[in-house]
Amino acid sequence: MPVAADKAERILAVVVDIPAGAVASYGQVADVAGMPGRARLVGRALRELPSGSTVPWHRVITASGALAFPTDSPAWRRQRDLLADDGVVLERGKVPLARYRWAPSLDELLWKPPGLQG
DNA sequence: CTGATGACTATAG
DNA sequence: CCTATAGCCATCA
Repeated sequence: MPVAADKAERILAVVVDIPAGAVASYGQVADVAGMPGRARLVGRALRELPSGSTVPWHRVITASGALAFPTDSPAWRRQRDLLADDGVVLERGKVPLARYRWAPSLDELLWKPPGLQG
């Protein structure tokens, strides 16, 4: 059984907002999606993405800046390549968060919830 | 209900 | 940098 549809929908909605050239941690995505503490749920939702998806899953990494896959594994290389396409380059195996960490604007944060009228 | 699992995270040594 | 520990919580057997 996959991640509940409504939760996956909110998680992916946040991931789609991450612009090229920026990265966000699983925990940060969970936070913005209104599910603090659900970092693992974010990983699960991304794992269930179909191969043809346009969701920029590669812009989501761990809090330390490392990719969530084993170093040099096929998945790890693919993510690194996709990041390179975005202009994000790894240094010593990790993404320099100081430079690429996503900083969503207040507007972006409020634009999300369709039901929660400020 | 109980126990295991995992694209996580924070803290300590 | 590394390992160990302890939280975390939806999902699954």
